[in-house]
Amino acid sequence: MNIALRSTYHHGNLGPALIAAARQLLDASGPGAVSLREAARRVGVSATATYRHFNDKDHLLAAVAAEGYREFAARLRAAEAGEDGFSGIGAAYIEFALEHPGLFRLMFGPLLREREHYPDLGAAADSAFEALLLGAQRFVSGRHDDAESVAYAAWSFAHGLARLVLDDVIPRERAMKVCSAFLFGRNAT
Amino acid sequence: MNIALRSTYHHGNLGPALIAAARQLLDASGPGAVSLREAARRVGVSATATYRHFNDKDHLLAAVAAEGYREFAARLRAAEAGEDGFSGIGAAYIEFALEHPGLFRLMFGPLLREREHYPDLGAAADSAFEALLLGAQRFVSGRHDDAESVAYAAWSFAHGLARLVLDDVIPRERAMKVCSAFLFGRNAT
DNA sequence: TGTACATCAGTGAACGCGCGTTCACTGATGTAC
DNA sequence: TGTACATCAGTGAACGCGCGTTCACTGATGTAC
Repeated sequence: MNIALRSTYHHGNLGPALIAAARQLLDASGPGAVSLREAARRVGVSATATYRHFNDKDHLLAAVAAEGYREFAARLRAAEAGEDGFSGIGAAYIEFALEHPGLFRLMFGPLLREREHYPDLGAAADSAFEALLLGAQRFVSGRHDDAESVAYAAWSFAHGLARLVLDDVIPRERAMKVCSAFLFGRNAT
Repeated sequence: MNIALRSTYHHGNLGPALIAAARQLLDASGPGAVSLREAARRVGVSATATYRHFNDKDHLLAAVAAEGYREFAARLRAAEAGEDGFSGIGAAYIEFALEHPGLFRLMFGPLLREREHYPDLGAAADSAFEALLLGAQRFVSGRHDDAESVAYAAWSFAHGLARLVLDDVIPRERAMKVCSAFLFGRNAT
């Protein structure tokens, strides 16, 4: 949509619209495919309009990643509150990754590693990790000396399985079987 | 080194030299930082000379990744042959990833996903995965109905832990503790 | 209620950049006689 | 052993591309009086 197709000269909601466009790009083609110009194009706005809302490209990406972490944290917390407890967290972790492959890659990838430049992102990420560790601690409590190690091990398992599927190394169905067997102790049929 | 610094006009070993240069770039700055031009520059050769040895950039990357998988497979097989057996494989897996972060990312990352275009790469990758699965099957034999699921779960654990360290989510020392505890049943001090 | 004006949120042209790749070429090598 | 010549492995100039970002700008909005 260009200005002729837009009702007003002012977009009214450009910041969030750019974030949404970037997320589309991300999940369609991965972090490498996200560009300011393409995001602006999708929203129907000139590339330079983006600078009214984000200092530069990295700040847009950071906003996207922060939004991702907020949703991620909410999913993990909701899952732990459900009937499956810590196993639910594991399942939710993997589900989120498979639903949002590009976003997940951005969140955990090599971009935006200098978290001190993006306090909002740092806080959102911390909140998600906290949910995870808290869940693990509750799960583990009283059963093992090194609760934190158990937490990290479970995290590693979920993270690795998610990535191996995302990266087309393990087929999705196979991963689901592994997930059921190890998270919920169910034998595959 | 430019032609004045090279002893011969013909490099003599340009293919492997380009692969080595690409690996340097890879582990210094990640897959996104690898370019034909920069690799050629490092070797001291014009950018276009690369086309004598590789069809295009992707074929260079594929050659790098294939070399990586061959080394990876050898490491895994050697580790399993050692005294730690399957646990040794896990440790070797993680060690390899931490020693070659960029290479590991390339091997498992979203580039070069169309393996049918790079048969050499496909074969090397298959060989590595085979070593892993074989090791897991031997480890598991007679102890569990679904050996393959156990194999994938262990793989996921090692892969996830490696990536979380690579991506600066978990500190390296913390990961080593988790690794010891879960791979070798040692309690941390 | 109307108007002047500051501020806000866009515009399009232009910049420099590094990239992958093509092209026509040339210097070096090795082989046939 | 020497020479003609095909082939091989380089060269540098040039292309088009999309990118992030800057600049001076203009249209829309909202507020003070």
